[in-house]
Amino acid sequence: MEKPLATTQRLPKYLAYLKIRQKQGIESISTSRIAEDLNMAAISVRKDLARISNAGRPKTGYPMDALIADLERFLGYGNARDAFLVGAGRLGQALMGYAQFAEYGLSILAGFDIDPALIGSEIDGKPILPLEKLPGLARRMQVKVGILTVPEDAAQETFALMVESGIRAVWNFTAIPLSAPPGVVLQNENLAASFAVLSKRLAATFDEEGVSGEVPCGTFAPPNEKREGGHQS
Amino acid sequence: MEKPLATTQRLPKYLAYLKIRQKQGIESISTSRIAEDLNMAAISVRKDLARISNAGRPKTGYPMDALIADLERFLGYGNARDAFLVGAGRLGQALMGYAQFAEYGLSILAGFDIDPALIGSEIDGKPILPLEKLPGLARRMQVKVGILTVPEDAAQETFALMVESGIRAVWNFTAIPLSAPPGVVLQNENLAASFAVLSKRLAATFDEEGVSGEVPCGTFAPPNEKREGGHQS
DNA sequence: TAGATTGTTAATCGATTAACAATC
DNA sequence: TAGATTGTTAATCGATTAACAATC
Repeated sequence: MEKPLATTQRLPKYLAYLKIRQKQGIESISTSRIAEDLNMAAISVRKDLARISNAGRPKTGYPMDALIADLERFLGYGNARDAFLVGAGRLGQALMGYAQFAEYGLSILAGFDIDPALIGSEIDGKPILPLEKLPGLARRMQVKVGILTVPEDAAQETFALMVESGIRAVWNFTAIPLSAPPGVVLQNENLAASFAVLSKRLAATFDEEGVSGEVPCGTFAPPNEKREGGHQS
Repeated sequence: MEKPLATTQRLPKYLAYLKIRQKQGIESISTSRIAEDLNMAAISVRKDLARISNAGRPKTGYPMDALIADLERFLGYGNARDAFLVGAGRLGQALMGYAQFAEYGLSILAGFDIDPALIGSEIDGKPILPLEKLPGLARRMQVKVGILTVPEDAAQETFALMVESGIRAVWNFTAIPLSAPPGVVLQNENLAASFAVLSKRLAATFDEEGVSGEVPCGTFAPPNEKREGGHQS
């Protein structure tokens, strides 16, 4: 009786879109309009929203404010989530300064690092602290969300430290596939892997168009035509 | 007859994992081992790999090198993809300096921006150039992949410029839901939205544990219990 | 009332899992 | 040969789409 995961992934999209519309002063909106603008199937939007809100009214659609409120409540915003970031390198600093997060109820309170050159500095008013202060502060401030942006070789042990410190949800930006102990929510955000998907999609587009011209034939990889027919007994 | 999208999203994970194993000197590996380490269903890994490689051998599993080669070929690596990045702010700079990409065959050749303070500087040896040079360079160098990391209000027009410049695949890091014209591959990477999913999963964990103690009750949002039972005629 | 739009139940579709035969 | 592991076909499961009744 758990809700479909796929839906949960679409909801933030609706929310981002609705906030833009709200700024434009629009006060109510129909699922068909959302679907059109977001380039999605109307029935899909209708079902998703029916699931998390009952503010919809025939003929007029959803009141903007109520829909946004329901969406945020369902997604667990409102009680803004405080997070600690570990690994204040370039990516870490970029995330600490990412204004967008505030709109979604995420607030990075501080960054942690072991580099003395970074410790003591601030990003957007948020301090970078020595890593050894993480356990104490996380417990004292009841911070449950952690963002992991350390170098690969430190990923595993840093993750362990975060879990020991009472952090219950980790957003992992390293390429290391960590596995979460029971009770800990882990989300891997492998940017390089995401790019791979894009790359694959672009290649597929060329294939469809028959622009296959020069095949991406590697150096040695054999033709490798799977089940190329032949005859079988 | 298109392959399942879900599979494509798992493949980069295997690749990342296998490369780590390869560095450790492991020369062959079984699907059950991969599944165990990655905490996935064994049958699922078996089917995914069967789809893209025929190097598997009963009893011994897959030779490491062949499997990695097949994986990379399928994902369209090898012919490394050159990309331009537009919007060299904090996030843009972090991506330009993200070493991980190289391992996956992505190379960001240059960044573009309109800020005179940024133009002329370098990140990891990659120049930041004035935006007006994008169209000419993209065409001349045949760059087909673009990364969009501009502020929200510039997203739409910058996207249009990239498409006009001949870019065929755009990795969109802005929260603006762009829609792609035919022939252009668009991948939205809304970091704030990704966080939302994590946040939701953490909340769900608390629910399961019955630690609901203090409900995440916002300021005003009404109870809004959908189909709370009642009786129906 | 008439019409548009929601909410829900049923049908389709696709992906995951299971079972098993093939084979090194 | 015996045993482990692959590759493939069939069964299950879940999500998406379609159809339609409810209702403002």
